[in-house]
Amino acid sequence: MQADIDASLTSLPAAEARVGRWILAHPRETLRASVRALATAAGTSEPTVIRFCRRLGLPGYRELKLRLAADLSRPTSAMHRDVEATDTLSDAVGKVLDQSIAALIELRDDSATLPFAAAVDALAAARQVVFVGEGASGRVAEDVWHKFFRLGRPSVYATDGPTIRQLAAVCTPADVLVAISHSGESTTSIAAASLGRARGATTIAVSKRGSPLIEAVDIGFACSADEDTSVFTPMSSRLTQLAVFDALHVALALALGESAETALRQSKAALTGSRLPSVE
Amino acid sequence: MQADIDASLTSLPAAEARVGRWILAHPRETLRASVRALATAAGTSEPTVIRFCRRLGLPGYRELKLRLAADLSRPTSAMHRDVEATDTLSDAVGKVLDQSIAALIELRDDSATLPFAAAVDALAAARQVVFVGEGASGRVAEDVWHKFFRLGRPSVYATDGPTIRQLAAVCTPADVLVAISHSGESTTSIAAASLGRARGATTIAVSKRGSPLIEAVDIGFACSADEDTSVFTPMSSRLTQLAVFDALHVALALALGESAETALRQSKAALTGSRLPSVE
DNA sequence: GTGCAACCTGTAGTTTTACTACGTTTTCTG
DNA sequence: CAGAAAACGTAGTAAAACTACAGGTTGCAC
Repeated sequence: MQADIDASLTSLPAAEARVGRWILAHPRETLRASVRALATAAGTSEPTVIRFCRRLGLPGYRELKLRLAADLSRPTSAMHRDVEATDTLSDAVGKVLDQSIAALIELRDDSATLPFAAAVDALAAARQVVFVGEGASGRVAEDVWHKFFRLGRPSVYATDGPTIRQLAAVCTPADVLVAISHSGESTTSIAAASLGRARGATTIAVSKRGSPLIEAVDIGFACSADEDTSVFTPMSSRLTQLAVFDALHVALALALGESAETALRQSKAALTGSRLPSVE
Repeated sequence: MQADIDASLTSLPAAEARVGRWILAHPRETLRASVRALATAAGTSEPTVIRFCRRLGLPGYRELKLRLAADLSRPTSAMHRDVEATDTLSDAVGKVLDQSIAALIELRDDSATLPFAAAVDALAAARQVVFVGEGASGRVAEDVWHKFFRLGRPSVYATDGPTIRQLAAVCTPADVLVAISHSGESTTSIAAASLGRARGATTIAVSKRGSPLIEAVDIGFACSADEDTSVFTPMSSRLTQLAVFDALHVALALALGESAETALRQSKAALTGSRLPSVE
């Protein structure tokens, strides 16, 4: 959370940036401060504080305080450590795993505010589900599709620009389009989302909090992504995306009830029929 | 905080004890609940909730929520409970995420005993790296390949039986074959590993502890996999596999040094050249 | 059993707080 | 230098937390 604020400071309007800086300078006071107190302390007005929260992808000031409280209780030393060139091998391995664990714990904390219920409703009623994503997110889309079609619901996926756009262009209001993007700034994904939405389909996105893609869809799963992707490809945030879909998959299976269960058992039986003893 | 509530339950009046028990049963919902919502959920009135907070020595309900938020963000000993058909949606989501977190923490604890150093040495010296996996593990193989080829080292992957066997059959002693399987009992993966090993290649596997595949390779990453895969496809163990490869990827990049870094930057530049602002 | 007292507990308010609607000012953009 | 878009604050609203108070219950002495 504090990392999210720090990262957004540069792209924030002046008054909102003052709010962010004051919070970072006085995180513990913020916990007990009212909107009014925070606004005057930061030399601005109450709506600006609320707007600041919204800009971070949060529903409001209450949520900001909860996130901050959670943030402050964690041992900060173990967090936010990026791998450096001087690290030993076991240091590097430990850091990578620590970051992934921290990202998943944060997701777990956020899970109550994520729109799982709305997404399950939409997916359960869908005529067809379309998963789209490019690059590394394309791998996620493929993986997720592999998971979802076993529920017995018609599903497709696409990982390249032209196919993604064409799939979005033939969506019907009964369809659900799921867009996956780490940055949430992939032009193809955003175009697909708005195209699908224009055609009446329900659009879902799993992406970065406050990103254009999240803004462009009906149901947005806003995950925090405060990892350094300047050198390496996203790791912890990709695990986060996969975990979101794992949870969504299970929740959807529960909602579908018996029909999903038989479909799952049948797809598993198809595997064992080829002498593979368990699901890969 | 939760321990405090639990300890005070016996010495509490009936109505207040109901409040405490409801909070312990639904800690995360409590964070977003108002006094009124909590009161009705616990079958009592608003002042009772406030009195409950005071009894714990807190100034009010706000403070209770802050303490609870801090409490919940600390790594708790997550229970390894499997999802059941009677679970509510948020229960199911929480359980799925808890299991993944627990699996990653276990991996982190085991990481010192895993053969990262040997694997990095082999991968750094390889003429070519071959990633193989079937089904859902095929998706992992593809994802991992997508990560590794960016380091500038020749890499291929295969996800279907015939191609896997053929790739293994043309291995040289300078090559590294990486087999991925959740169960470690996939006949194709085992065959590929022994074929590759027979041809002198270095074989690596990421699979279940004590499985045939682990036994069949030179360098085995034995991950624990105690999740129930009778209905759903492996989730937490797949995240574990991906995390292993994330760590391996970073460790290899460090070992390769400058050449890997320039390769990563070049592959990233190729993305930005197509107006994608960040790595997907 | 009766009367008294201490203590739960809910009803009905009050005050504080978060959030919204809207209009003004500033800052980009063509 | 228009016109549009974004930023920002004023004033208002709905809801939240919290309080005052009174009815009711329980326990205990006599």
